[in-house]
Amino acid sequence: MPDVYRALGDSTRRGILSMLKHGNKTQKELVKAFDISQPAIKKHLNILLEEKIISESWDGKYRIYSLNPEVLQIAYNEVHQYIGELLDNQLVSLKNYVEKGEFQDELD
Amino acid sequence: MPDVYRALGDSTRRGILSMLKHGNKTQKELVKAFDISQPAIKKHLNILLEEKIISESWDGKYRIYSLNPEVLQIAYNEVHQYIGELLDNQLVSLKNYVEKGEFQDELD
DNA sequence: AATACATATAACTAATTGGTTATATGTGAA
DNA sequence: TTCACATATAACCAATTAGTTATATGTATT
Repeated sequence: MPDVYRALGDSTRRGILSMLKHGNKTQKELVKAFDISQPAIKKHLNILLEEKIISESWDGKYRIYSLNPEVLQIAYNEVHQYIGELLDNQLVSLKNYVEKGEFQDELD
Repeated sequence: MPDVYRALGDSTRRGILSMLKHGNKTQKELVKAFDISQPAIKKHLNILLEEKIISESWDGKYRIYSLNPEVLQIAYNEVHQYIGELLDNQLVSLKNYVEKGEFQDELD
């Protein structure tokens, strides 16, 4: 189960994903686009690979990276549903609170 | 700018939020619900507070925690839009790839 | 005033993260 | 085959995280 929060929890990684959405990129292109070293970029790529958000392949001496849309879709659904549920019910209980002034009281 | 990825990036914190969606809770109730120590729970609560996802107040000797639906809504919009954009364009470029076999080639 | 108990905080540990520099490896071109 | 260069990996550092135990603080109750 890929951890989307881990994958998206860093702005460099989000930047990488935003670049990849415009088409596959070589590692060299990604390194050039950010102000950090090649090994640092590779570590971010490794995290995205671990979480299965991207794939890598070879093209001669170039490493090619691409998004995995299916996994992204699953991640999207997961986050969407989790936060969505939190929000819906919270609006209901906010409404209850305002209307009835009640809150949970199961102390001891 | 609250970091929603940090806030939601831990399953205990997501569990806490899920409890709070059913109504405000005391710290004691939250501690009882998880299998970790009171200080550990308090640390999670502090992170959620730092990211403004929840609020705390006093009720006698009890600490009361509640969701901040407005901040959650902003978080939701942010994540929703970011991943949504990634997905849309990726579907387009996937389509291009399948149809034309092309991928980015701006080496050197 | 003394006790009980909810909460806060301090000090510690182990693992992870985000970065670095230095160096090794592998492929393509001269 | 040698050189250039894209990538991989190792060793290191500082900060953060997720937990622990021990202890202090503050409020309520007796």
